[in-house]
Amino acid sequence: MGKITIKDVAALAGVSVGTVSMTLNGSSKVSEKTKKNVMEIVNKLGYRRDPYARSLSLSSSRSIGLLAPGFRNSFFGEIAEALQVAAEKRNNSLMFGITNDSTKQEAKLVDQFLDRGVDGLIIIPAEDSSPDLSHIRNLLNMNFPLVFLSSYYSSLPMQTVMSDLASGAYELTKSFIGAGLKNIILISGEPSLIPFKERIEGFRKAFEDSGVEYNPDHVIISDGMSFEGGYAAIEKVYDEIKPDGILAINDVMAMGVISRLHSKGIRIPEDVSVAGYDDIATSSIQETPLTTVAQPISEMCSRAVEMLFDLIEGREIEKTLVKLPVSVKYRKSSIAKE
Amino acid sequence: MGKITIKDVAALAGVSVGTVSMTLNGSSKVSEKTKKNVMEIVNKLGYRRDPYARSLSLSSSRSIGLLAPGFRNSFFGEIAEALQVAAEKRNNSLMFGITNDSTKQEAKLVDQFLDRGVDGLIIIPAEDSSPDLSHIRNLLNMNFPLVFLSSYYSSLPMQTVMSDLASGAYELTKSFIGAGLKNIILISGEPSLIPFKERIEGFRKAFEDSGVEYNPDHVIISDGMSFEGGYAAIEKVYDEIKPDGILAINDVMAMGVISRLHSKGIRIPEDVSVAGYDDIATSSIQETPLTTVAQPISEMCSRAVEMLFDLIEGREIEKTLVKLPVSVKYRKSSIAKE
DNA sequence: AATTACGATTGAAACGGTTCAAAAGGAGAT
DNA sequence: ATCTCCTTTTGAACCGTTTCAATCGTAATT
Repeated sequence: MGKITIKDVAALAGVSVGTVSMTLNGSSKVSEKTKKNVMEIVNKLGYRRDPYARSLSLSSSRSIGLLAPGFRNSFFGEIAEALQVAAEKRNNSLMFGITNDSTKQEAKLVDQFLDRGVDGLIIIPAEDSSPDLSHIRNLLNMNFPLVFLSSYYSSLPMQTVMSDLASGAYELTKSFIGAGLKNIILISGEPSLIPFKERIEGFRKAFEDSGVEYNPDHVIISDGMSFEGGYAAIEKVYDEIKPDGILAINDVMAMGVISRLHSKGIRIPEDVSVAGYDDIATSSIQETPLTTVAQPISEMCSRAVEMLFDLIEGREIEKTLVKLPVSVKYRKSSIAKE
Repeated sequence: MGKITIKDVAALAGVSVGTVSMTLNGSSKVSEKTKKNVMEIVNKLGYRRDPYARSLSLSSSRSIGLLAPGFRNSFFGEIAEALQVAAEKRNNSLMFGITNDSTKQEAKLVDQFLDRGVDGLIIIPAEDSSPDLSHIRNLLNMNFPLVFLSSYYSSLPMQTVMSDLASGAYELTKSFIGAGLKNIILISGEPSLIPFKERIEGFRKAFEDSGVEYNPDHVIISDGMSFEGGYAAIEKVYDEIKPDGILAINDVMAMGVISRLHSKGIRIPEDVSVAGYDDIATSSIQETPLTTVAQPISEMCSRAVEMLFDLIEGREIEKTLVKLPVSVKYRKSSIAKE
């Protein structure tokens, strides 16, 4: 037995395919009686409209794509969840791809997603120190609906929803200074990339505003933004600098820092205050709960989806860069409070 | 300027649309010269085939759906990554939906995904204590390609790839007993659900095989499988039972346990040995690295995708239940070793 | 009874590809 | 020059919807 099509339904219901289609789309021009009749047949046959034929007619797949560095860091997992919720409100589905922080892989996925017919794309930029962005330029040229989330590529026009990374770093640093810490370091990544640049800037400004001398050597550039990166950074600089305050660029990295300090027998926060960034789910539930900066994930995601649909549906967007406020969470890993 | 279609390409190249189509599909019946000519025009125009039209013709979207409880627990994030890799090898994309451990939500997403035309579905069953599974029955009736991952619904025929949960719990428990621990508890969920049932069974059997009396009251049924669940379970039973060994059903929960013990001033592992399950990324990098059971995520995922494509492409599948071996990771949160 | 008005229904074009039987073209043999 | 045989190419049918101008039916109006 072949596939059940709208024709079968129409034949059995004794109406035209147009009528069936309109019924299914809830058009008001079909009489109630006919609707009821048609729906009965639809249910009896277990008919479902063919999504491909539909998409072809409507030229929309009602699905959008998400490109993220990966989901091992649950920060991105939380973003994925929030995006899915926002997409579902608009009856859209989400496809996802993992870039592993490589713009090359990102380009490949963009291509794949275009071939799948997604209506728009949300991209969390890869933290790639030598990015090749031709694929993004392409998308912009063809005016493809695209919004960056959480960061953007500094060399390209942005349609971005992110949080105010600098201000989080600023407030955190100020509280560390205010708590009397004298030797604070920031473990960061390649300063040409926005997320690092912003945080470094917040860090610097906190010193400036506090009237304390800023030592650029206290910004440690680590290459991996992972646990291992944090671990290795401590390995490299601890004995030399003997910091009493350590700000890691994200929570996973901070966990690496804590783990290494712990194994060196250094007490947290008595000897060293540590803070992370992102407030991932596990940060608050660690043995030593982590002082960190919470990003407003769910609002970021709903704004991003909103902006994306503005683009998809051809509306003007008012602001191309939306920066939402963050909030610092003071926990036991630091003596700083506010 | 309208959309560029295959007709435009054909016209400019001076050939028929059939030829262009065959060229793009790499058919061997088109002469090299023509191919070259056509490709030139394609590139010049920046033509891309319309995915909707293609899907309609081919009746395949080259995309599959993943239904998972959520991505806050990075165990599922790691699964998503691994699945994406496996899907990409077959040039497929992945859509995802989040069930929040509710079969009702799962049903809704199944419906949505069918409407999107996914070719098949990978479902990580929701840990829902009163599941409504009619949507799954539907899928099975219509013979829709479907495989369960990580667990299955006990009341339904399974096409499942999972790990041998019981054996992990068994080995872990045995090592706890072997280390001389006398008062071991297991914090689990609703025993009617497969993942809990299996682990409880492994737990029980370890006592049996060790000739130590098994106390069913030492299986604590917690309602949330989250951090809070672990935290609350300790709150509830610690003072009464005073366990010296605690097995949590997953790592996140174990972190909740550790956090609560820590705040009570109880030392790990000196006073209490703790173990989790899953070996999520953060488990090894905690302040006190967690003894846990690693599931072979990447193999599970590639097997699941393999099985799914067997179903999609109409091949017979040999085994409906694949159980892969796990490996216990002994770390500092327990005195147990092997 | 004829006309009008309007809501309900029809039917065919359009969406943009793929596929394949049939036609065309070209080379080699007679 | 004609015939065969093979390789290329063509063109139309098809995939299953949506949409909308045109038509139909019915009831109200004159």
